Amino acid sequence: MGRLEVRPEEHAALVDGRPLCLTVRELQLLVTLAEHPQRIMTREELFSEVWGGRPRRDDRSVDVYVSRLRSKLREALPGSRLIHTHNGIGYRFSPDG
Amino acid sequence: MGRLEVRPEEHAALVDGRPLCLTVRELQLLVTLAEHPQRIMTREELFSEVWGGRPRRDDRSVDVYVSRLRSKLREALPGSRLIHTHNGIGYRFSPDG
DNA sequence: CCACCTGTGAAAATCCTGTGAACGCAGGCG
DNA sequence: CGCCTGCGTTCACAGGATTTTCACAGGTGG
Repeated sequence: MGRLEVRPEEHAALVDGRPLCLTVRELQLLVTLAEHPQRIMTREELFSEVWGGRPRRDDRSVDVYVSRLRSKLREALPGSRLIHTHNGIGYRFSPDG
Repeated sequence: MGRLEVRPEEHAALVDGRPLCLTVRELQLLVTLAEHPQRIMTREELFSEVWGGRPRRDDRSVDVYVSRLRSKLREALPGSRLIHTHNGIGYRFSPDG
């Protein structure tokens, strides 16, 4: 998948072979997104996969973690735009930046 | 449906497999139109499906969103004419441009 | 030509998202 | 235990995006 490799079984995400320093939640979120490339995933879906259960109203956990993930991906892959926002719906992972 | 694929359950409309960037309203309107191909739908019907309830007199929401939808479809599928105007009545979606 | 309708840009109102920060918790360690 | 560190959760708020509304040019049909 381009320069990014996600290996759930190894609890790792690699960029050009170098492991990213992601926390458990960040990795879970990345794995969940990357398992459904080009698919628009709602916050509810993402929350349910990563946190389990349903988010409470006004829960911003998904947003906050997307933000942190983007920040770390930006650092490792400057100029890439892997996670797209779909306003009012959720997020979409696009392997090609 | 030609090069356009509408997937309401996935909150997505694809052209040649690539997701269009539609807002929620735009997508709802496209879905509603595309669910009744070749059928002339009145503004009232469209409004009721997308916005719910009845439009107030002189409400132009449907027109405005048809315009935006056409614009985005034109950009993704130059030369296509998927949404036809029926004067004094409403709009009709025609899968073959 | 007239009355009415539609297309579209733009302003105003509303809603949503990105992000920094605060807080609590749990584990490691002296 | 007391302190420190890293992580997860929640909150606040500025800025961005969407929705609604309005205005007006241009089209349509009689």
